Amino acid sequence: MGVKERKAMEREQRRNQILDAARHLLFHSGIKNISISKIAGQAELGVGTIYFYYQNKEEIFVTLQEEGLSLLHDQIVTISNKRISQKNKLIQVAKAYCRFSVEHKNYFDIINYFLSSSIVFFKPDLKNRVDKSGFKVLSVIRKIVDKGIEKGQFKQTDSEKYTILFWATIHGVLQTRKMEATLLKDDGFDGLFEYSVNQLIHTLTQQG
Amino acid sequence: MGVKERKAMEREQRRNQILDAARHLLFHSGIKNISISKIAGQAELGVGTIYFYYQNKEEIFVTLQEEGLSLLHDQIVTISNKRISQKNKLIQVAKAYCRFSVEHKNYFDIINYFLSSSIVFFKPDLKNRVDKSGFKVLSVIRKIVDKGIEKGQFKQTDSEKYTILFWATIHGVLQTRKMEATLLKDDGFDGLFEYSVNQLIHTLTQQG
Amino acid sequence: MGVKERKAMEREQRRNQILDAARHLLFHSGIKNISISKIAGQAELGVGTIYFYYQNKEEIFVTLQEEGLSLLHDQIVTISNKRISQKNKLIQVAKAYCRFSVEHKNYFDIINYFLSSSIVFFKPDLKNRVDKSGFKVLSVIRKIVDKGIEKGQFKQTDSEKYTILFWATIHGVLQTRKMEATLLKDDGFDGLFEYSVNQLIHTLTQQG
Amino acid sequence: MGVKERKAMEREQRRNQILDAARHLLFHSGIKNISISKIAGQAELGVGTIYFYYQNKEEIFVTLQEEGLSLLHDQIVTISNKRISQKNKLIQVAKAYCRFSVEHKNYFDIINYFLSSSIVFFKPDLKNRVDKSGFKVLSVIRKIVDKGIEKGQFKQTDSEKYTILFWATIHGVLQTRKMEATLLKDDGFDGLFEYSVNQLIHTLTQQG
DNA sequence: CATGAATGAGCATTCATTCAT
DNA sequence: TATGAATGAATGCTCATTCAT
Repeated sequence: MGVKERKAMEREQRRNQILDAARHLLFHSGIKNISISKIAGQAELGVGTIYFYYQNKEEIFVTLQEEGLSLLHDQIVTISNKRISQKNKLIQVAKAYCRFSVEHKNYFDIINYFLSSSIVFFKPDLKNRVDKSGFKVLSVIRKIVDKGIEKGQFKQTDSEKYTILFWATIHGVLQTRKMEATLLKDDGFDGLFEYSVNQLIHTLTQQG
Repeated sequence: MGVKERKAMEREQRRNQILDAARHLLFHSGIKNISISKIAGQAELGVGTIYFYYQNKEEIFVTLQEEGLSLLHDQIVTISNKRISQKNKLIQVAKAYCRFSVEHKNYFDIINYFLSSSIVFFKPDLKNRVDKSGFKVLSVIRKIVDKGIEKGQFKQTDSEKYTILFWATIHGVLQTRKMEATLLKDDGFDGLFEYSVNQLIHTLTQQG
Repeated sequence: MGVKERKAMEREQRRNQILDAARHLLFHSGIKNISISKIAGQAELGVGTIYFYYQNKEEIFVTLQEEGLSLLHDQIVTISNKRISQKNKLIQVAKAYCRFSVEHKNYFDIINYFLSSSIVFFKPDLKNRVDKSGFKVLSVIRKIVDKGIEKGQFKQTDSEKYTILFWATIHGVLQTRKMEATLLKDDGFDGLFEYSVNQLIHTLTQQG
Repeated sequence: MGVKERKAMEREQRRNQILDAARHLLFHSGIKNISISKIAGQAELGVGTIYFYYQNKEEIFVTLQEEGLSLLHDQIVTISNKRISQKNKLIQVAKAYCRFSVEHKNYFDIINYFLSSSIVFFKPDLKNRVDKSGFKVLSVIRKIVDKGIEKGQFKQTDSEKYTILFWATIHGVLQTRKMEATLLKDDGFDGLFEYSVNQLIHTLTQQG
């Protein structure tokens, strides 16, 4: 291994070390309580060192978001590889994201953080990375949709648009969970979520 | 007019004056850049005076959110009073919210602010006010749905759930606008939005 | 009753109303959390009104302290009227103050507040009132001591000095309670307190 | 000297610089008038710098208190090393604390500050430091008592309890000084103090 | 490469007091 | 008498960022 490669590896290790610290803080104190100096403390590095490896706090957040989305991506890929109907895949994807929003609440928070921040807030390069990792997740879903259409399990539709709609709906519904007590009677949020997924699927399967 | 009434009016005026300042800042620098002392400066009042009229910063945000939702509520009420089919009403409601997210971007941001904040973030009384004004908006939509079902224009469905789904979908889709460049080809966000509304409506109108 | 008297009575009522509010706050939030405006809120009076009846916050504290010391005074008078030996009276007085520091912790805090504040902190008239009500308490104890000496139950000593010593010791010992965990082993604070009272009494009763 | 040592020294110097400022303020305006930004101003440092060296205001107070108690500790150690009777040592210790409360009034105030603050007021680590330095002082006194007992100069007693009683009494009596004018006639506070010390010593020396 | 000290503007919030009505 | 709106300095504390070493 050449010097270049070793340096690159070391660099990657340090970046990971920092990310570990940031993730730890994210999970233990929530997104509102992360500061560079806390990350530095947790990582047992100097504050300046953090800035050597990351341009600023946002970039760390972006990286964490990539991480979260990658985790989710893998789950969805696993689902998409199952030998079940495309319809069931979509249902499982929805459920997976729902579970993800609970079990990986902090990653969900960080996704929310980006989704609800102003578009002008981020530098183009960071925004690009966020978009890209989101795109990757959506691509997997889109392939499910496409295959479903191809196999005649779903009706013809613009799969790109459907995919985004699918995702945006699930995400939007998940955001309403915090108003559960006020908005929902009877069967609560779970009922709403099931209803929503049913409608989304029905949209794809009924004959118009 | 008695002294009491005059005092009450003056009080209301001051509250508005402060709200004007907060709104001004919200519109000119975004939600991330509002601080009490900036509001005080803008309103040409002492910092303490702000706290005399509002219990804390969150309450100002809540009031602004109520304001935004009230604005939206009125638009939707107007639509719901039109002599058009319930289906067309829903379409117009969706479009109204889309327009709202552009024309009143900052109110949309503040709705986002609440939707993406942690549930534990707000004191119960404030959370209640937010929920209540959100509920008011949803109620109008629900009435449209109910009437559509009643008149046989829509199929039978759980109107409460459908309403939330409707809203969550629209909101979720609007949140994706900032990724327009990356995610969407061809006809861009407008196409996506139209597609989404169509699907939402179709859900209500097709015969299962 | 003349106008003057009625006015005076009304005035006294108002002062009490304010004091009730201050006491309520003292007991419910502790001495650190009392502010004039909170008192005003609690008393359902205007802030300005408070200042009409009390020169400032300190005066309210002084009045509360008088109240606390008066309460204590009454307890001690009751003890001093009992038909028991003077020695037992002193023991009971000590125990009464110990109980007082627990059961009326907030009054004890306020006594502490004055005792540990700088001498220059208070205006002469307020300081005088504090001293006077402290003096009243001490006088009762002194009478017990005097009677004990007179009856030959106690040895000859400077009863004025002994009384202050007695009091200062009890108070000093009570202040150490918060270090119980660090300083005291075995039988803890209660043991220390009993030991201290014994020594104080022994001082008076043994033949030198 | 290596880089590490120099850094450590510089760090210590800065801490001292800040402490100097805090002490200056303590001595010139009293404990009620110390604020972090005043300390920063006095030390000609930024506010943030203060927090770099001390976790919060309390820690500065704790450090000052340690300083004061350490000063006192040294005086007492000196006394305890003298070739005089244990009884005379105790008398001199009492007098030393009395002098300390005058000559180092501000350190005495800060001891009072801790003694009259609520137990829940301080974080465990800070409380520990306070307790520890208080304990150190008491230990010296206790050794005097123990040696006195051992040598038969004092009667048998629980030296741990006696030591605390001794200290609490002296401290309590010193706190009454501010009421000198009201409470004490004739030979004033000095008479009271002498009387108190005599009684304390007598307690140890008389044969019960 | 890595450090970590230093900054100082910024934050939300509190409060005793005044004063015109 | 009684009010309560208005003040603005003050408080403890945080933080992203810089830069000399």
